[in-house]
Amino acid sequence: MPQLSSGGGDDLGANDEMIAFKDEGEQEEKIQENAFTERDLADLKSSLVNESEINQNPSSAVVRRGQHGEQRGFPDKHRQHLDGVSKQQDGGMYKSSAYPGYPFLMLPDPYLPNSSVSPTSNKVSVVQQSHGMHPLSSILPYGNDHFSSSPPHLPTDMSQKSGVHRHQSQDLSGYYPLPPGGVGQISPSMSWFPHSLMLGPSGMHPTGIPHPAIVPPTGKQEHEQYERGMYMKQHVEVKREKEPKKPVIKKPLNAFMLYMKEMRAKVIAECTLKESAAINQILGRRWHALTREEQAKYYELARKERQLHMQLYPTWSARDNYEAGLSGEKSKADWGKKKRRKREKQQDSNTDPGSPKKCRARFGLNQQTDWCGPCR
DNA sequence: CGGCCTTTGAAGATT
DNA sequence: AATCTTCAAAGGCCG
Repeated sequence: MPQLSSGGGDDLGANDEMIAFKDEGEQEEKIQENAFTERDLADLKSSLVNESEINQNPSSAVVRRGQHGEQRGFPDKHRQHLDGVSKQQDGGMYKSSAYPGYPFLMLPDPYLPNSSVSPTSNKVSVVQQSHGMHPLSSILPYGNDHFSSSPPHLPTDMSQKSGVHRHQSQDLSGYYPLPPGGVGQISPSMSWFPHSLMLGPSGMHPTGIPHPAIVPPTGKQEHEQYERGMYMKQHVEVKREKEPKKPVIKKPLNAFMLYMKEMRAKVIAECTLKESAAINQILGRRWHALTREEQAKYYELARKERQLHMQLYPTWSARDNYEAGLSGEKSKADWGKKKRRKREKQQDSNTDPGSPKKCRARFGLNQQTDWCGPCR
């Protein structure tokens, strides 16, 4: 659980997160400067908990996970300023500045192949966008100024202060195919689902509902092939004929993953890097350099991601994908092997603290300056 | 061609 | 309860 070890007692960042940057004066200053916003964020998180508790359908399976997750994230102690701050946030982040009406605003078809992240477009969809094509991706048309002002074409209901959570299941029903027994019966508008995902078992949720987060459970290569060809009906059909395997529902993206997804293209453009490992290091640093408010936006997005995911797949568990690796050619023995490998690696890394150095060497970065100029 | 690298955070598993 | 492990994304690299 993210917890700040610094004086603020904030719970946003992970312990190691603060440790890692403790020796960075710049970061330290930032933390102090942002003492207030840190508290704000904590309050925000607390408010999110309350929102979830209030808005969740108590009879649905959704409640179980939502409360669990948020409570872990937002301890009670941070609820103190809830009333005041949450109002402010309603009027601020939730209402005007941040993705109002999110996540159920429909924008350009997110499932077009060309809708992927582009450094030049300045419009970056955040969620499961490039290939998973999560529904939320279509609703987050933000780039540099993501979470900026409210689109004028918002449905009245969407732009109202009560905001993002009110009547969510109803809102959802207009855009998302919810499983029977979930949060309600739906007659989804499928127009923005790619045809390939509407075709048959390989793209179908176990409930029979297609969803872009559902991918074939096979290996990475095949997965990528599938993605590349997902708009080619024939290709998909052939695949389905060959191996109609049980689809895998991917995990919802967390805040940092959403941030990465949005910023990756920028970093690639700025730093002319392509290797994800290097890019992710940069993004990790930038993530820490974000203000609490900026991070809060992504936490909020991630929270909605999870909420949506829960509503779409009430019975889904992260454990499903633990086992998904076994569903293909892999055996349980392989799974154990992988587990062991990871464990061994971690032990190795414990005795080898110089991994960042290694990485710099590996990616040809300057060992002295740590990071290339713009890539901080 | 499968797996690694690298990041943070969520969630399940284990101790 | 605390700690550990896995998985989300990404794409180049390596054996």
